[in-house]
Amino acid sequence: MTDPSNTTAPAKNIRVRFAPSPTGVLHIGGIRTALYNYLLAKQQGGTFILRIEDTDQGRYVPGAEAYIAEALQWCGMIPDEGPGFGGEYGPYRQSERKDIYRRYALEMIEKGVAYYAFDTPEALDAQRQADPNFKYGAAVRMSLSNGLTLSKAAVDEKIAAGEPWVIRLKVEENETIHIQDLIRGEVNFQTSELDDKVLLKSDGMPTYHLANIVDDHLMKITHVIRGEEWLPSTAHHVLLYRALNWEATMPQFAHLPLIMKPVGSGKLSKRDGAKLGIPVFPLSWKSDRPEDTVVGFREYGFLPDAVVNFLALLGWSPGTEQEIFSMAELSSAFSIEKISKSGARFDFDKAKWFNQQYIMATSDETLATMVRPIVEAHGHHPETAFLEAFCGLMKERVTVLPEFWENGYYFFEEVRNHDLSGIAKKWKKEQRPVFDQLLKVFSEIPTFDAENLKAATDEFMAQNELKPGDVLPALRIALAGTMKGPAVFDMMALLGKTAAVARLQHAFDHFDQAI
RNA sequence: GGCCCGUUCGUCUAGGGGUUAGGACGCAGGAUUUUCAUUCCUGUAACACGGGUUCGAUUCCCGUACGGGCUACCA
Repeated sequence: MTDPSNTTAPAKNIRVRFAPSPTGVLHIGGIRTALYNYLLAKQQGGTFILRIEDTDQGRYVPGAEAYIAEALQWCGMIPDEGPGFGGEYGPYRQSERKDIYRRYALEMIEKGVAYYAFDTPEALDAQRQADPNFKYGAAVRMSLSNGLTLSKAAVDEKIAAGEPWVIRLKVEENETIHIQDLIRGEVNFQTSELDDKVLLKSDGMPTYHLANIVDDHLMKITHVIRGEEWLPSTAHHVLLYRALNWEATMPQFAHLPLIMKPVGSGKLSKRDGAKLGIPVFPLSWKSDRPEDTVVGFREYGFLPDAVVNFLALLGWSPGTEQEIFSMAELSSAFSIEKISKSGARFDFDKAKWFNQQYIMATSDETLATMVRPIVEAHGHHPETAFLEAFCGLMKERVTVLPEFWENGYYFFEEVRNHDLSGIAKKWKKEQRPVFDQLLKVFSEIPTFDAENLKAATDEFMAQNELKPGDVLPALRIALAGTMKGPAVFDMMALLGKTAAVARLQHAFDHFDQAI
């Protein structure tokens, strides 16, 4: 299972990175990308690195980086290196590495594989307006304002005068770039189709393309596992490795299929969660702007292991029929080759099924610690033993954590309203004395547990020629208000003699009135 | 528009030149259960289309269609 030849680069120490941009909340697709990186690293005894790609100061969102770190930790993916996680290859925030990128950009100018360009964004926009197919490349660069058309002296003069400039990659014509993608096989691009990408922006920050290549090289990244949206720019990245003479140690690429919207077409986006009332983010995020406020899987009541399990199988399959995997099992079964090529639609029903499976498999003790905050939020402070027993009775009947309360609140407070439809036909005034007798039987039971309760009730029913259907539904509605729920005698035992008998009595009075 | 990627049940997927095309979710029915849920059983439903290659193609190749991504001084 852990055969390294499985996933290439056998002898090397695997180093992978998850490199999100702190522009806001990170949705579940990002978490899956992180997961696949993490699984490969753990399987191979490698290193999982978190790198923050904050080179766009305009889109920086305070708190986003903390969100990312918290989300990874919640999912059980602790970076081995990263901002706040230590490591020998820092800093791990690109905004703190500006000088490094500038150095390499300048080096490329020296080598003649990159050049200064002075065209303003406005001028370029105008070009695109005029020609939607405009591309800053070999065909037009000799007619624009840049280091290729200006003399060295003119370039120096403009720079000295404080005129804004960028550095662009000089893409040669008529070459074919071959990429060996671990998931897709060989993918080819013609350089004639490629534009002269900006490497260093006029604000001194690198673009993604430059920063990503420089950092991956310096951080000794062996595998780049990222979303398919990066596939088209990979040709530029290969060119950059070449331009810097790093091609020999270039990482291997694996471009992941995208996660698609639950309904409609296109890739999953931020807005899809709010639109359908389902979480598509790991954690909740509060923003001043309501449209940026989102609910997370955690707050919706999912267990992290269930989310991880669900995500792992959304685009990857072990090739066996196993569905439930712990993180350790995932990392031993994982292989890049088994990642599928096509996009996977986000299926919330499946996510809920996984969560239900995980809740049922979790011990009552653990469940109690997770359910306690929910119950306390409603003003109740049950004893641990009670809460654990409650979780035991309810865990096969919930799919997300808040349902423990929603479906079982009546264990903590009085029934809010009784669903009389189930017993309306059965409840007859003349039967009331019979139920009062049963109540008396209950209150005389020495050990008020489910077993004794059942035995006593069976005996009572036999003596009075009653069938379970004559008695149990009324008890159930009286105790819980609903026909749904745990076994009647389990409910009574958990409630305890005093509470159970009192509740039955009051409910019977209510039945007499209401029916 | 151009470039790139993809296409097996409604969804997630296994498989792979000769299979009754397997599993899971969902849905439907049944068994168990005083109820609900769980559990178990059964059913439902798929190889996008057209050409090749081949004795044989869902599987390989080429087209077409459809879907997706990219096409910024965003990542």
